[in-house]
Amino acid sequence: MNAKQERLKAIRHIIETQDIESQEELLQLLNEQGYSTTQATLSRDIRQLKIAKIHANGSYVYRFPGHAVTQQTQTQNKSTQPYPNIEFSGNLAVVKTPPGYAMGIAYDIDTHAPEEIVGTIAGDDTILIIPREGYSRENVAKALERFINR
Amino acid sequence: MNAKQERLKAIRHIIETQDIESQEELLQLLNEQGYSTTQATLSRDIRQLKIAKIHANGSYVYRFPGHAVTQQTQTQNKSTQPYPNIEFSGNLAVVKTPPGYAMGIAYDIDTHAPEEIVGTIAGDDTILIIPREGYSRENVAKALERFINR
DNA sequence: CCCTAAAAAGCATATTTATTCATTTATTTG
DNA sequence: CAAATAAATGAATAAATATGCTTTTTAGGG
Repeated sequence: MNAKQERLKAIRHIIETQDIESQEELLQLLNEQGYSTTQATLSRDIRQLKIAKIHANGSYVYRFPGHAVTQQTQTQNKSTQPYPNIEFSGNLAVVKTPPGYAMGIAYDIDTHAPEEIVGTIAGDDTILIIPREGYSRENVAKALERFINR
Repeated sequence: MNAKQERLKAIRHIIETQDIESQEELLQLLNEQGYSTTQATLSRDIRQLKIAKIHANGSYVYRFPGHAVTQQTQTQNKSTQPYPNIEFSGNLAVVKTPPGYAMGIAYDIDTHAPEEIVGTIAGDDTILIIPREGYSRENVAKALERFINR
């Protein structure tokens, strides 16, 4: 196994086992393990390994992005959000309204009961929408459109 | 909605819909949309939103890390329920309060609108919290901490 | 309203990371 | 094996990002 491969392996191992905050820090650890290299090379290695510097409670940590990130990259255009008042989370949708309006609008939605909606729960300025199974976010957003644009 | 929240929303949208390679690039897009700010502020926004710069076929792209990354981070220090008033179920969180307090506390959460929360709905002694996608339970619990410890 | 404390933002700059260019080392091929 | 070519690396530096400090803005309480 050549030098580079060994180093990459060492890097992978370090990244997986501890919290590295900078390339300098990684460099030092590698030096202690007998790998002699420079920050420039680490920058290239990290790019090659597709290691990302992510944010964790205030500070920074190098991590291998999990599947999800890659997936997200592929699906990126699906999450476009054309209805600014509606936001989805899991199987639910949340509609924000001006204060005091939520109950009224939710009542409208309930009484007109679009096929896409199982039910709603309203607070003061927030409506929780429970979509019917089998409808996409897009479907639900479309169904809600006429109630929330006014 | 205040300026910062609007900007964060715009950033979120941009990050989700296109490939941003640097904060300068993002800055320019925001300027074109009428947001006037600086790179320094973007750096802080990006940290707050926990957006990561990841590697994609040779170049760099800003992305929301998916669940996997965050989960990995948080699994390490998964201790016995540190927030006794919050309980999670699926993608939802439920906060129990003393009787009559739920609306008030929910109002506080809504008005301070932590990035991690899409919205809340309160009864008398129970608040339903709808977390924003991409945030771990730990993230959400941390964000709620200051509202429920009192 | 006005005052105060906290949050947000800007500017300047430190820090970190990526890249260019020159050089060395490894690999292939005739 | 020697020459040719590609891959890897380092040093220096450019580019990108984060942060300390200060000012401005905002929100909340009287």
